[in-house]
Amino acid sequence: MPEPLVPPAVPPAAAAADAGPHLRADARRNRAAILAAAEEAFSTLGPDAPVDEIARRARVGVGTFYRNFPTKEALLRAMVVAHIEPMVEAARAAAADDQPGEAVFTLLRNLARELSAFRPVADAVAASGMDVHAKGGATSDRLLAAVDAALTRAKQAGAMRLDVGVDEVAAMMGALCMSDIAAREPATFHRCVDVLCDGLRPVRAGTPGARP
Amino acid sequence: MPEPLVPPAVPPAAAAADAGPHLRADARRNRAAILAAAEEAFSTLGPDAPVDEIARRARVGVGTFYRNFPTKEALLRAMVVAHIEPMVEAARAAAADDQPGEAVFTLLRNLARELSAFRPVADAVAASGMDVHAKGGATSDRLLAAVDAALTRAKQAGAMRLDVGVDEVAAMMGALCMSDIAAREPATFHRCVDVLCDGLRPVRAGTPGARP
Amino acid sequence: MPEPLVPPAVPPAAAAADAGPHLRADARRNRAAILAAAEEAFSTLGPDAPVDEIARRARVGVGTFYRNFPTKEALLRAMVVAHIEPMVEAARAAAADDQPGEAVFTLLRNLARELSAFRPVADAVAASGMDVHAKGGATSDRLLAAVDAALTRAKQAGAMRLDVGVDEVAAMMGALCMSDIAAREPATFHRCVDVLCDGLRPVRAGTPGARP
Amino acid sequence: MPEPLVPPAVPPAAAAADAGPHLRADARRNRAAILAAAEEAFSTLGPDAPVDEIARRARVGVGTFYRNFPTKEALLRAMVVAHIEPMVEAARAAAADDQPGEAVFTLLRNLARELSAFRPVADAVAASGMDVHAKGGATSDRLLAAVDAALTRAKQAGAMRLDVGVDEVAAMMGALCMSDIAAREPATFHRCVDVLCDGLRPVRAGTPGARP
DNA sequence: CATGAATGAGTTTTCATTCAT
DNA sequence: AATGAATGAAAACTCATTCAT
Repeated sequence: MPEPLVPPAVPPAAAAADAGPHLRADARRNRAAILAAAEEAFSTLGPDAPVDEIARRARVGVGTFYRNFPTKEALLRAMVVAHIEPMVEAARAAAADDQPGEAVFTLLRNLARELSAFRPVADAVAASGMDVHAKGGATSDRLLAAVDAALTRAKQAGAMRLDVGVDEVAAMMGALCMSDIAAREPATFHRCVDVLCDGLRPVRAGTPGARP
Repeated sequence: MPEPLVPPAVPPAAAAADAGPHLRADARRNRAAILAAAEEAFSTLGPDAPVDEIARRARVGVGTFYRNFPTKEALLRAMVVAHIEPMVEAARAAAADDQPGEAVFTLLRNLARELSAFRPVADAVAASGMDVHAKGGATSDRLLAAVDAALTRAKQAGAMRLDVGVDEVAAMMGALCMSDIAAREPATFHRCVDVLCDGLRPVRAGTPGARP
Repeated sequence: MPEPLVPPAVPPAAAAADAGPHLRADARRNRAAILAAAEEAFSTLGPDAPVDEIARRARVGVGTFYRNFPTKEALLRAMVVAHIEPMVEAARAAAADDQPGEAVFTLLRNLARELSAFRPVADAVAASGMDVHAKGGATSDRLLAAVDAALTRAKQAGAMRLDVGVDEVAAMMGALCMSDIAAREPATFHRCVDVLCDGLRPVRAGTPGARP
Repeated sequence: MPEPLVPPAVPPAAAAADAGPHLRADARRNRAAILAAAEEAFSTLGPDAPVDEIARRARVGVGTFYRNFPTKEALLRAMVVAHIEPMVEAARAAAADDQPGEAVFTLLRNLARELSAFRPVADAVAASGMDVHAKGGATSDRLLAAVDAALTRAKQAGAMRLDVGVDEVAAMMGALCMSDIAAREPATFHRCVDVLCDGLRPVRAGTPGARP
């Protein structure tokens, strides 16, 4: 059974701070601080959180911000990677799990949590005009592929309906997690995720025409 | 059977132009033009579409804009109302329909269309920092209540599962329509809506423990 | 003899304020004020005079600056035109003068004055990275053509050496006026202009020690 | 006859690297590298070439830059000296030459070349707001004095007109070399230098149509 | 009333200079 | 002594809002 693949509540900044290969200790600390501050700023201030504010929260001059990220867009890209990468790992682990049936559903629940945390960043990305599906395409494609693999194995194990594809799963999970219910009404949100997962299980035998 | 509850493709600006009780003809025309222009601007330019641009598209000076809406936020509020009101009407009609079973599902499909069209506005609202659920709360509550009534009647008619509430339906429908799939992948979007509707139908007899 | 074709010391801002066809009175005043302030600012503060400062000197908000000139570069272009246009006029008048011999030399002396006043702008243009010879090419070409015409008529009248072209005259006049002697040492500057003009006169037969 | 007074194409950085009396070998190398890099940077990037860029081109950290030059202005001063000093030497050599007649003209042609190479630096100096004539005054005065001496000896030798002074020669040569014709139109530039030199030769008695 | 010019705070980004490693 | 990370004061430009015409 897949262990808590990704450190649950920890902002993924730390994980992604090691972007540059050879970075001085303080530089690495700053990079991480900026990523964390950005996370916080976008959550608190919305998608238009100014760079100055992010720098201030990271207790860093604007100059340092721009030394680490040549552009606000560069920061956003780094944040996307920082968020998506662990999800890809988790999805791959789930696909490789020897109990694929349970693994997918645990994966989906984990993804739900991670995606919810990703929302502010995604909004900022959208607001900044850059197209996630164009730029980070590679990135999000990799996630999709990994999830697809996990779904496929679950189907082979007979733990999932055959008539739904990644596209639908991604669309509905994505939509749900990008909406503000996740933040506003966690209880309702989790119930929705459950319903969604539930709907993916195979229709039991002897159920005449249950669902087309 | 529910007639075309809401004038389908027509932008809802015209409908809501009559906000003020006694407005001179040209004033009303201006208000409507601004609302329509705003609709277009947010769709084209994104949630940060500037006031100047909206005025320009409405073929109106900025001054006129501010005579009609004291604030950009006021415009957004008006747009929210303009979008939600027809949906409320539709929901009420569905609740009053004498074939409640079919009426809800038609309603939901109509809401899906309307909500998708509402997305640019909702994004602008979100970006502007104002909380829809605080400010326009009354408005969205009324929609929720109307939909709830329709759902209840459908349940009474045995056309819908008893174990899902408005909250879940709203959450999932809302999420789906506010996500960008609606615009990006209409086909996938419609399939998701179908799946969702489908999942609301009652579990047929002889289906042992199909879904909890 | 050509009268002082161009209002000598007056900054050419006023002359060029009428760039837009239909401009409100105050708007036109502002445009002129900005051009004048820019002239002053570049002279005083050097080629990197900030936009804010120009606006301040024009007693105008930055916003007004940017309403009048969408870009700092646009301001510079306008200033170039404002400076070059009168010179073109002067050159054409000189070419049309019925005493072409005297007209050219008066013209050159006038151009010397105008070009000296143009220097701060030219420096700002150069510093801003835009290429005068590419962008305003049309403009400076027109000046060159007009001067060429005047030179040609003077040659025909036997008042000028035949073995020098516009290119050389422009190069030397331009260089002299763009250098800082004009501002730093007016006396030396004028002597140099005289020498230059003097060198353009035809070499008289049998005139020993002709030039003073 | 004056030998190649100044090492023609070699950037004068090396020559001026020995500003400090006792500098360790690598320190001297750094200083020279920075001066050379600055030369290149100003030529390529214009008068506003940033310090970071100069350091980068010198393959040196900014810190090292500031260890060698306390200020960007200090660098500029050093560059001015590095350029002017060889010219002073050349002028002195010309003044001491035993064929003063030819020496001056060779000198002037050499100065033309050196001054043209000096332009980017001079522009940077001008853009930086520092006044060459105030700060480096001593320096440029020494050049002027040396040239004056050379001119005087040429006049004594009857090789030059008596009615022009250093001021005029300096003004015109300086202007010509600081203008962008030197870089843009070398052919025209050289013709202008020739004309200028030509104009300095004594007017022969009874020489009709003396100048080609 | 309508218009669009004016305003200025706020945004992203650059660069000379300082200072910890 | 060298390095390059950190700093923060500008600079160019945008946009919601006000106000003279």
